[in-house]
Amino acid sequence: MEEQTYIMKKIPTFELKAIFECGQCFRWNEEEDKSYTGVFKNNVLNVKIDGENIVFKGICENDIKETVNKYFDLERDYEKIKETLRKVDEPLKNSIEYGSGIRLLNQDLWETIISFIISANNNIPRIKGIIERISKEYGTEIKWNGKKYYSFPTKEQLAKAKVEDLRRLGLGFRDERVYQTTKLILNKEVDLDKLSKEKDSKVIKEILLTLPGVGPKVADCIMLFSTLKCLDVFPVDVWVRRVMNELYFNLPEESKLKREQIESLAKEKYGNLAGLAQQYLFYWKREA
DNA sequence: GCGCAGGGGGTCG
DNA sequence: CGACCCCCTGCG
Repeated sequence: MEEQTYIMKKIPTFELKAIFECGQCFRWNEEEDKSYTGVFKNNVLNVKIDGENIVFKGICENDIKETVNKYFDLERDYEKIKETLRKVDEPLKNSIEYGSGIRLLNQDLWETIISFIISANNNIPRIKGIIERISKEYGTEIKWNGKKYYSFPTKEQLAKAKVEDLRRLGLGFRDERVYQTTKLILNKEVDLDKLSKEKDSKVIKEILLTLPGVGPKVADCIMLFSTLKCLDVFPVDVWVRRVMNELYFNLPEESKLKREQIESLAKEKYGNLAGLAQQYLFYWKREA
């Protein structure tokens, strides 16, 4: 396929590090020139800040401008969202200042489900390694710039993997979970097309929770980071628990508030933008 | 340098 | 509430 390029003017709500290292994605890597290269669906893209421009370049199966607009959530008004959230309170305002270039990606639902099942009780370098190995083994090769990249396997492709194959690729105890979830989705016992049309995030979450390896935290991540884009969920992990306890209760590292309590506090404070608030807080706590 | 504990974006039984 | 796989990190 031919290489395509798309150039747009720089905007304050688009910052490479903030987007790719706020914890929503695992397949974007920094290059020596500070640009990032990543694979999503059957696309390989490099994104570079060049003076006053943002330059997208790479292999795209469809029109690159449309692809970029959708994937980088460019139709959503992040300035407006930040304006609303800044008014909530001072701590959140500060974290927004820090992560003002964050955007939430519209990632493929299937890929996001499997990726976040793999993320459970795991660390980021290892998660990335596992996903790369799965893609190389079962995905489709894409060549660009003399390099080989691999798309994340489709459900049909990944269904070829046996439990022991997954174990060999380093998934550990998550092998069985990925295997079973793949089968359920392939048989349409959980129909992702139907799920994508569902509006009520409570219903969506209930359905996601029926998948092996998907608990409350993973479900929230899937809903927030995929094309489902439920901005009202509030994934609570160790970092978010820490930051919430510190900010609002001034409690020591060891969290006193339970997951459910934090979740309801967040929804009370941040309302239907809780998911964005989570990202600003998470990124601030981890990076600062 | 190498070897060894400690812990990690939770989920499940 | 404890176990779970395995790699990465940090310390001795």
